[in-house]
Amino acid sequence: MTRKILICSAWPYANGSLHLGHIAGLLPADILARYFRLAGDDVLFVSGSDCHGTPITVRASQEGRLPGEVASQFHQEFVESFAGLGFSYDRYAATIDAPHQEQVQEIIRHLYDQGWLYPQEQEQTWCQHCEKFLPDRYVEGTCPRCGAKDARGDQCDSCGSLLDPGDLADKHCKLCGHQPGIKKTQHLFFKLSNFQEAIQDLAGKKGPHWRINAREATRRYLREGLHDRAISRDIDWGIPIPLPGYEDKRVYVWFEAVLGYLTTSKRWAEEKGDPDAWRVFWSKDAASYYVHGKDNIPFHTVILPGLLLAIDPDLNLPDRIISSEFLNIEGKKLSTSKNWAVWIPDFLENYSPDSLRYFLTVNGPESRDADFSWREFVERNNGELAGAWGNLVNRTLTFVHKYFEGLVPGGSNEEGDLLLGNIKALYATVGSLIEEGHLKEALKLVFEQVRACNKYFDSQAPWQSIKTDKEACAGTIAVCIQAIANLAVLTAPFLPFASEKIFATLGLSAASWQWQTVPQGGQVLKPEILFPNLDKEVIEKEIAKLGK
RNA sequence: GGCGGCGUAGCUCAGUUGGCUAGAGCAUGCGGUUCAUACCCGCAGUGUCCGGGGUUCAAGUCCCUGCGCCGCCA
Repeated sequence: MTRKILICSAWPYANGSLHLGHIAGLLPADILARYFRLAGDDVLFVSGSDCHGTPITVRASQEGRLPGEVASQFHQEFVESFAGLGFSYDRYAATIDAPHQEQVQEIIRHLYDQGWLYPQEQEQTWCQHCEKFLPDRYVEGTCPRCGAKDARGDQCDSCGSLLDPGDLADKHCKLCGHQPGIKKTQHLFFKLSNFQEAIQDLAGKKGPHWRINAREATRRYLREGLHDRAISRDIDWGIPIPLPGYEDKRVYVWFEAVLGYLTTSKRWAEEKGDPDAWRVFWSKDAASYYVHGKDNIPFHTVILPGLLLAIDPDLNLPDRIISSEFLNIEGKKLSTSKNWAVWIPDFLENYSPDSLRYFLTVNGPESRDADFSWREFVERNNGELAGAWGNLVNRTLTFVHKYFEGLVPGGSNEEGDLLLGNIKALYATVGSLIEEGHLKEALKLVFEQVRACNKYFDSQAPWQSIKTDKEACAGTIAVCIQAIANLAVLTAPFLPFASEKIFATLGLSAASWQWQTVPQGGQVLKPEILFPNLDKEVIEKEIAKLGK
């Protein structure tokens, strides 16, 4: 039976380039998508760029540009970065796209008509001089805790206290310097509290299939009780609220960004000329995966389910939550403002995407914070990718060309059958590990067999048997070729570029997640280097770039 | 201040529901091999599983506590 798999990965915020931390949290989505497609299932894999909100307007005003220019620029860059990394989205959209905006407005009207949205008055900081409401971070003043003069309305950078704009003494507007006042404003609230029980039910039923951090965090939010949340903001960069009286307000990003999964699924369906095609992926017969970092957990386990329940109770709620921990760089917390980060456009100029995908899987923040160090990266690339896997392919295929005229020999032997049997068994075990989100263990099991195959090659010593017993030698090499073909399938979700090259070299056309046989007598191409060794110099060079 | 997480070999990390002499990769040492990107293979280790107390026939695994990191919330 063909399963319907919906894969939703978090929408990166378009106010700066992608870095390793983003990818560590998003990569599992692409591995899942590629795996399910190989397994023959129907996959819909969607994501996009989150383009609205205050941080983008801040950056835009600093650079003297329009928010839309900043967002579009980074969106374009994201598209290129993801392509470079081999992400196989079925549709990658942006929240500034008209179809998304229109659908969000439609949803707001629908929720309003259903009574899930209601107006409520609030007091908010207002700058008379600029004639606008000020976002928390646009209010500056003296910190009540430590006395620092340049504390922001959301947080004091000197002492780290989280603040409310009302806490600050000597308040002034960040834009014009004048003292702001208070003004009443009306906002639209979503009745999230109404879904407390339904979400508890969800957490009880599906929670066991969520990663532990998502399970625990959700339990905590539920225990504290769900509160209604404002969906509108007094800013001018965002989706207009399509209701009278809210002309100056925009949709709060938390609301519209998570709805992007739904809007983009519908848009994907329309674009392929089958407007209802999205429905099977959102039905309760489908399986859904939500992939993101731990900072995004409540949006996916509480808020999104609440919205979906309000929009249409027939929509499927998150089955699997693949929420990563954080990635540190050289042992220190990632910081974009201090430039303590490895940026994807830079990375892709110098290194291969498979190397990164390998590292971020095998040493990724799957169950706890993990560390990226250049030394570790270079050593794993050289030792495990180039040394073990790349070299296995290279030594085998070179051998075929040297002694068998590039034609796949036949035969086998007892040890060889044992090895191939072990690899064959991986399709089931690795497959279910991937489906459960245990990507690290899945890839490690495959690499165990890569090592086993190298060991087999050594113990059989075909370079000797070629002189003494050509038939035995043929059997050894035949086994290695079959092993390589299947290891290439098993690593394909993780290392798509390398696997693609191997398939081409072996003349395999459409590989799938099942035992592959390379026909005896078939012509194989000369191997090319799959994973170049990295010079140790890059360690020092790259570390020197950090924090500058 | 409230809540939660983490602390396992030199390094990076695994250790499901407590159960055989605590594991992997890398790095280190010794040995082998030469088909291969000086690559691969074998052998050898090493650990007060953060400290202390407790529950148990049995604890890295559960409970309490101290220390050290780190998040979330106020």
